[in-house]
Amino acid sequence: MTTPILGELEQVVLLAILRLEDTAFALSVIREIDAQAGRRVSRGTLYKTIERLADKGLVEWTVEDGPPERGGHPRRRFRVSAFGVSALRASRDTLHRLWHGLDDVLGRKRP
Amino acid sequence: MTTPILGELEQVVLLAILRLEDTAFALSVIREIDAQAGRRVSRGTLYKTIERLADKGLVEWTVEDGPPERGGHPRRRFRVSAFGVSALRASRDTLHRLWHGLDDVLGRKRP
DNA sequence: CATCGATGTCGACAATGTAGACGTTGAAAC
DNA sequence: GTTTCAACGTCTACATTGTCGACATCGATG
Repeated sequence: MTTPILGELEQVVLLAILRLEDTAFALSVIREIDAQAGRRVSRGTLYKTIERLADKGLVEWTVEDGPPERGGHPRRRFRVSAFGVSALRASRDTLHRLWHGLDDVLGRKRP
Repeated sequence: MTTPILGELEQVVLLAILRLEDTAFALSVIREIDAQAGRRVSRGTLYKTIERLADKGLVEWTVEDGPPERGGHPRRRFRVSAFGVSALRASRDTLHRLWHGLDDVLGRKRP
């Protein structure tokens, strides 16, 4: 099966989860997106996006108890599936191909 | 005004137009997208996307006569506006920030 | 003249992006 | 001990993007 095309926010969310490794909880993802992309997304937006990513098999999650200082109430820990990683790779490769040769116009990013 | 977030196809279309420089006519753009991204978009899709990009001031076009062997009937030549270039840059910079440090997972692209 | 390829326009529908209201729970502040 | 607060999560509703495919034109070509 071919990897699906990632919507622009889908891609951002997947990357944020990946970056957080084992600390990818909802609010941390939101903060990571804000930190790295300067973009504020509401919880509703995040959960909807993750729900859709999960439907496509790109992310998975486990419910686990939170830290004791928070009464240990459960929360979801997200992770990107292997399929999700493939999709990210495909998306990145495509962009690299499209960007290639446009340094003069866009300005070189990694000199 | 801050640059708008580009939809994923919007970004691809802008990049394709940029790549074609002075030969960015509708069908060439479609072929360029197919060639670089392995993606087939219909004319309807392309025109709709370009229409939206134009509404946001990211692309512009001029109508000009086609080559004589085609009876010189007119067609549109597209180009990305300066604002469009800024938006592409912003989008690319954001992705670079998000990708940064994930080489182990995604696989290095430019060794 | 029947077809063909390059052009464009339109209408309709699917998928994605986006909030904000509602509801819970335990901890911290009075 | 009750108001307040931050960290969860769910749901509904709507805005924006993505995606055809049908319709229509105009020369060129068979």
